[in-house]
Amino acid sequence: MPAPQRVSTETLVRAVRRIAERDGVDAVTMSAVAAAVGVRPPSLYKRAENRLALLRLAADDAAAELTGMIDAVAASTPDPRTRLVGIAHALRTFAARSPRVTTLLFSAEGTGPSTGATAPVMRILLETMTTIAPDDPLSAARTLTAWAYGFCTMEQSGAFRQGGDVDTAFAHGLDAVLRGLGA
Amino acid sequence: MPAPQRVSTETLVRAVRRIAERDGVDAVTMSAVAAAVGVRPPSLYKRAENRLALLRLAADDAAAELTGMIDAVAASTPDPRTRLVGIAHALRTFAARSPRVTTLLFSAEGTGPSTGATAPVMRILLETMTTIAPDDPLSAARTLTAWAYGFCTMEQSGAFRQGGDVDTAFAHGLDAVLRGLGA
DNA sequence: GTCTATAGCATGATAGAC
DNA sequence: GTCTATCATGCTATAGAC
Repeated sequence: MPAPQRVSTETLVRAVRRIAERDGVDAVTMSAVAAAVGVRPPSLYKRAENRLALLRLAADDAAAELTGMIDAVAASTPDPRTRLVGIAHALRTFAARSPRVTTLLFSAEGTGPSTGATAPVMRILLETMTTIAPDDPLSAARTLTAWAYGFCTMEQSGAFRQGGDVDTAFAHGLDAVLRGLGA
Repeated sequence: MPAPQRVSTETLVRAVRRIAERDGVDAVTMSAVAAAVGVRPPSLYKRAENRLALLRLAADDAAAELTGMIDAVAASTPDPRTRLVGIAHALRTFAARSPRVTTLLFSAEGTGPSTGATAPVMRILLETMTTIAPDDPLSAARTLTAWAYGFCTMEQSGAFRQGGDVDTAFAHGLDAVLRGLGA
């Protein structure tokens, strides 16, 4: 690396994610990001090809973070059911911390993570599912993922407006899904 | 109504929804909508207070459409399990036809449907759930909704990239969730 | 790599005539 | 209700000096 950077990639990514969470993904403009890291907008084009590339950096960073959380869960226990519970809780924790980037993580319209960034997570999930639903682990993985993603997204966007305890709904839901899958 | 409208509300709403589906929600601008219905942008402000109000019209229209579909399902059978299967399929059909408006339907950030627009659907769902999960029908309803919404959203955004048959995954998932809920 | 300067464009929204 | 005209603002992106 011959030319030193005034702004580290880590600083840049953190700024993008902070703006996205605070003001929404649409608020991630070149000016806003530049101001946040203390440079002028044109300088950003030396780091990312355009605005979408900036968002992709954030999505990849988020994917890596979530992968780390799920790796830790998988490493902590060999029991499939305990693992799946842990994975679901990890996603919920992540979604609570980074609700807007979470939607980015599961969207594939240009702003999503690079191909392969989410692969490790799917691998662990499939591996674990194989032990409890050997006939169709892919469908089983999709069932759990869809439920967890849907729940967290709805929770974070305020879609649960009928009262009731959301933690209870999460616990009951997770229990029901796992029971249905045979865990 | 003393002053006749050149553009009916139905025409207006259809235009908004068509643009949203074709080019994305962000593409629903005053100019785009105006051009689509054959007027100039300023005229739209006589019909909706601003752009968000325009999107809310679309969300309410979509909520009404989905309500109609689910009402029809509920009217067609008294069996709880058959009803829930029908409701899930109705949502998937709707999401396939109107993927982008579907995300609007479940988001509550200003562009979501008016309070009460989704109430009828929740009422039917809760009513049906009470017969199969009397202890906690609200959590049960949220479990099914979260799974169905998550699945449809992921399907439409292209999040299922591991191959496999998506129809099969939907059928297996629905079966697992309902089994887990006790249906 | 960063800067100033700017092009080029789209946007939401309003004023006031008809 | 619709129009023309326009404002003020914001945006992405580029050129070229340092």
